[in-house]
Amino acid sequence: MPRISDQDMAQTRQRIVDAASPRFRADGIDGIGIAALMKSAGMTHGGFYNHFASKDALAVAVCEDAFAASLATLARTVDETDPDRPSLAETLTGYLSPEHRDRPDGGCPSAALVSDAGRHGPAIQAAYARGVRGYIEGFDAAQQLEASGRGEALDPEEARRRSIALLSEIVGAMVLSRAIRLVDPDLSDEILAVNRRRLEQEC
Amino acid sequence: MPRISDQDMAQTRQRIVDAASPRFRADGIDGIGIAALMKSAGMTHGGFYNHFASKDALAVAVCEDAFAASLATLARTVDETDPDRPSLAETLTGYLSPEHRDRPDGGCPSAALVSDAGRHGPAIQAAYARGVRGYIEGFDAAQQLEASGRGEALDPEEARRRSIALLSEIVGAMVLSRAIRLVDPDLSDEILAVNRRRLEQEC
DNA sequence: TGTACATCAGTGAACGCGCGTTCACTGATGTAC
DNA sequence: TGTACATCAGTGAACGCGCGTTCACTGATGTAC
Repeated sequence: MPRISDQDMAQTRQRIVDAASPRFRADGIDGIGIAALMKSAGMTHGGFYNHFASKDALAVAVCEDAFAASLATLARTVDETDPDRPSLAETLTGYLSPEHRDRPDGGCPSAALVSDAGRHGPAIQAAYARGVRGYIEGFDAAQQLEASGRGEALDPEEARRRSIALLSEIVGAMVLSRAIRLVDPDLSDEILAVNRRRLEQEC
Repeated sequence: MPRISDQDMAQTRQRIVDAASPRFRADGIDGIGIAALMKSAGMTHGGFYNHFASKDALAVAVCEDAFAASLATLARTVDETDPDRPSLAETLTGYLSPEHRDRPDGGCPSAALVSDAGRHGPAIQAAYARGVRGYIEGFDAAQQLEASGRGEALDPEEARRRSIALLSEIVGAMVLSRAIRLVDPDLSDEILAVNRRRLEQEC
């Protein structure tokens, strides 16, 4: 097990991140302990500190990793080489699906970690903020591409305002629908449906 | 201290709720323990169980209490006896103020407890869901009153859709702006400002 | 009115438990000769 | 090529701590006579 190459070290580190990422998103950063996390990564807890200085440092890595994956999906809307590239509206209505609501562990970290970011230290909050800025830039880029595809000019400030409003709306709809899904599934569905409808009409 | 009237019992219970309510909203239900809570209510921790069956039961009481206060403020928008009654737009832009963002302990439980509701038991989630339905009904009532004030008819289904979208937007904007306020205060302010502007144009 | 007693809200020690983190140890591997 | 040694990722017991909850106890108060 010891005296291992940099590559193997990086792989083990990634295994820990991969184990933590869904659990942090589903149950919160405080929702699972190091010991349980390391066990689900196939190790004992002591080795954790060979890879991370603290649980907070892991949370930062998870945040970055989860946002990177999420932003890669968003980047498909501006992939001009892809003839089947989804529209921004399609991406956002997919975001507001019951499937996404029911799987926070694999879903958008903006929604899953929004309260954790506010309640944890500045390192976690900074990683979260980078992700949020990435989302806004992604929405900006998608809007600009679609506007130019229609031969229209889009004011960058107006695009940015729309990006921020869109993000607020989808994150709010997602966290609200998740918050009540077990006790009021009808309203939970309705929150998603109303906001999907709104996006389809607006985008 | 003992052999106390029902009224005194109710007062003590309320003192516990009053101590817990801001702490739960600021730091989450798991963010403060029974001992610290009881100490800040001026008692020792053992007496807690004379008033609540469990910490979850307290969380339900806090949720109901905080939503009741919040909905009472919202009800001012439909108080026809008040000549200075605020418009729905005024109430919502007040909601999206930096002051409200910076004081989650005294603010809207929809935003402050949204992740806690999803991650705790059904009793808490049910109390939260009742609060959310209260908000939607309050927005409905305010929209109907303002429409009739303009001599317009408002389709109840359309009003409900707007209420749900408004709630999603203000909750999303608030939790996002809170999540990043310490590390990116400019973007945090901008998120609030963009959504305020949007509400002013729409309402 | 005065006295004996029952009540029970509040006290504070104690319960078992899981947390994040530390650390002496292990043993497979890379390196030096 | 073979051998001795250094390295260090991973192990697992242990650290102090705070958690939610329990419980024997206390003493001020209401009630019965």
